[in-house]
Amino acid sequence: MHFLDELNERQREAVEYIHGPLMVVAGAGSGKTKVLTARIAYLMERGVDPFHILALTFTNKAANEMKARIERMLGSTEARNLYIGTFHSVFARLLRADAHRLGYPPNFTIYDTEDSKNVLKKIISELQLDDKHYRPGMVHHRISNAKNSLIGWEEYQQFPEFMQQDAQAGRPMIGKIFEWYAKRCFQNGAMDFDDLLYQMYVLLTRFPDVLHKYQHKFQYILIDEYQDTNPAQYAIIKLLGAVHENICVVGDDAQSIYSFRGATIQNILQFEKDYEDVKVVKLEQNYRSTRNILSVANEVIAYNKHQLPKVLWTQNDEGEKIKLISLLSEHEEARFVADTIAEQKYRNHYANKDFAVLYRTNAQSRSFEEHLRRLNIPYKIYAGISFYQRKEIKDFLAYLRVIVNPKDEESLLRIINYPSRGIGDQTLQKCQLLAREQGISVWEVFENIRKYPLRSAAINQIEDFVVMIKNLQLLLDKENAYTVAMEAGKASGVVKELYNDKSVEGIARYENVQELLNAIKEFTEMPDSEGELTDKSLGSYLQQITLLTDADEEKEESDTVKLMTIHAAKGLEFPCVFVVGLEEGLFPSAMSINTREELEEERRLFYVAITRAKEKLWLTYTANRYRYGNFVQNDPSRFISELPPAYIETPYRRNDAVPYSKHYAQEKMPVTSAGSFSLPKRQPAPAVHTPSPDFKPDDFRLMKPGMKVEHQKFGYGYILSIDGNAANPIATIRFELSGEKKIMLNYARLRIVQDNAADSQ
DNA sequence: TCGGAAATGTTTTTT
DNA sequence: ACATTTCCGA
Repeated sequence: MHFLDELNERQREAVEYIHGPLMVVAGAGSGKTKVLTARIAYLMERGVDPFHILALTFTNKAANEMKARIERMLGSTEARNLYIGTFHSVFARLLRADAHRLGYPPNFTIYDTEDSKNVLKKIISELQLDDKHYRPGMVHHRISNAKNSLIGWEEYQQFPEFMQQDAQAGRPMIGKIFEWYAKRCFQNGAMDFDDLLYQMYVLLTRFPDVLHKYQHKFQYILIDEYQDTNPAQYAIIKLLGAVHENICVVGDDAQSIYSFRGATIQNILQFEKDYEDVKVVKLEQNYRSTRNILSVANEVIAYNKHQLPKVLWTQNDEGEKIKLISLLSEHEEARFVADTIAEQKYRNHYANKDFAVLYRTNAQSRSFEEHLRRLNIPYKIYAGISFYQRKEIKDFLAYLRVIVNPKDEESLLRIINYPSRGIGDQTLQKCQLLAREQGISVWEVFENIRKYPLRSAAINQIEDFVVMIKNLQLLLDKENAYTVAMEAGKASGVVKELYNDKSVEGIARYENVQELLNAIKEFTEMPDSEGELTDKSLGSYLQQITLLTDADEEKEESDTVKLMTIHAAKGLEFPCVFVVGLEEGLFPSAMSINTREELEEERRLFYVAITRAKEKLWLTYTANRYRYGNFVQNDPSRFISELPPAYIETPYRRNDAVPYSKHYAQEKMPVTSAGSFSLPKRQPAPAVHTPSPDFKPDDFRLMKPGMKVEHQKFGYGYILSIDGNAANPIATIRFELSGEKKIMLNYARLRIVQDNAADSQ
């Protein structure tokens, strides 16, 4: 069957309209990827050379999947020649070709967020500013936002609005830090994530011939997830597409969830006004979810004010109602989720991989891990930390970065004393000072280290180091990335150092580095694309991997329950979904309830979470939760009151529903809230003891054996003894109502009733 | 210079 | 609760 025959009318319209600007408003589950791939395949079938097609996606994973799908559709390897990837990776590749025109080396290093923050931290201290007041993360965010709006440091200092804002916030030096940061990165031959966009824009605007080259190369431009693009990306697309105007953007304003990264929903809301004769196609038929799930999603998102008008509908079954579950603690929540998964697997023959647990913050994963492990349910966490961000990997990569670009001071200082060579902080401080005084790089100081008055032991070590790096650099031209990397591992002593560490973590680190080496080997053995030889050099490799994220590394899909943030779940779908932690302050996040815009984005996030579910959806929230290591009480999320009652049920937990947890038997109290749906109230504590009206917990450090205390649940009791260490004292308390209990004092909330402690004075 | 212990901050989301 | 940073003594 031809791929066009698999499309509905709207989808087909979006595929076949290939000339002029097109906006496809693709609701959740409306077959967006299908349309994008079919469109590209269609273009190629009509004779458009893949070398002339540029497709920009949000993740590398999406790009690779699309490429593979197109190959299958066309039954050819032509798709290999498409320019397809994330904004960042495509622009990195383009910048590499012309970096010299901006004064950067072709092998420029790409700094990830951690690298950037380290550079900023150093600059803040060099400027003798207080890093508590100028927090590197905060400064980075501000600089990042500026660059994503195409504001360089000069403009930043010129525009009074920025400087005034900073001055009002009591941070007048951010402009200065920005300047130093930009200059330092340039000296280091490094671009950060934002530079890949910003410098691309500079390149295109400053060099008309470069602009001309790409305007004619990219005759057809497609952009996925357009709702999450930022002003810099917008401006670049506008430039690149100016000649042919064959721009197709695909997105869903209801799923715009990346404004914290500088994305602006305005790009998609305004697209119709940006070009003349914009064709708009709306994909409103949902193929993913049950009617109940979709109804809830539609009603929730209707609370947002600014939207492109559309209504999702489906021919799917009504499905089950959405379950809303109230629980006492995050512990209970995790147990409920694990138990329910076990039950659903048993009753309805679901596989592990049919389930996803979605949460607002990565920190929430822990309790689910514990309970899934307890029931022997295999799971996989998709956490923020990517393989390439692990310390041992970054250390090793720093060697490779220095070989390729010795000006990269960040990487150089990272490895100069790893493995330990007796080159300490004092020496390195002096070297940096020397470099700054003479306006040269630290590497150049190292190259002539004998000229400077330093400890002779350190001088010898640095000299050896320089010789080693230079020898490795000689390999660059003759050998591929893998060979260079292997030699670097040997010569530096890093591999030996890791091999000698026989601790559990040490072995894991060694294995990780071996895995890295394998990945590099794989890279060098990848087939070339037809028209051009792919660059197999180490420099080319390094520029790719910094842009890889966790989601991109997924090998074949394993049969595991998936745990991830809602952001990470964007674009995915699962038969059964748990959206957990629906509590005020957590979801919506306390950070995002100050403006309507922020709150609407949180609501879109909720919408994204709901629409991941195909068949069954559970929403959970708890009354108590750990935060910062102490219990806090939470109100149910305001989003819960926005749920349409007709599609929701709030079941009791029945005894026969969860025979899988060995802990269940101990549980006597019903853990879910009762009966018909209404705005959920906080769980009443089990009615063992009614706390006194003026109950207020006292500082646990005041507690001594012999005192009479009150506990909110257990009632009155006497402290018999206190053991454990000072940081985590454990008291044995005899309660009048519930007998002896061991209580961890720094978590428990206890009120001192009577201070007749035996040994107090 | 280096290692371990104490103190401190951190949690919103990520290319 | 955790990780990271800072402090301190050898």
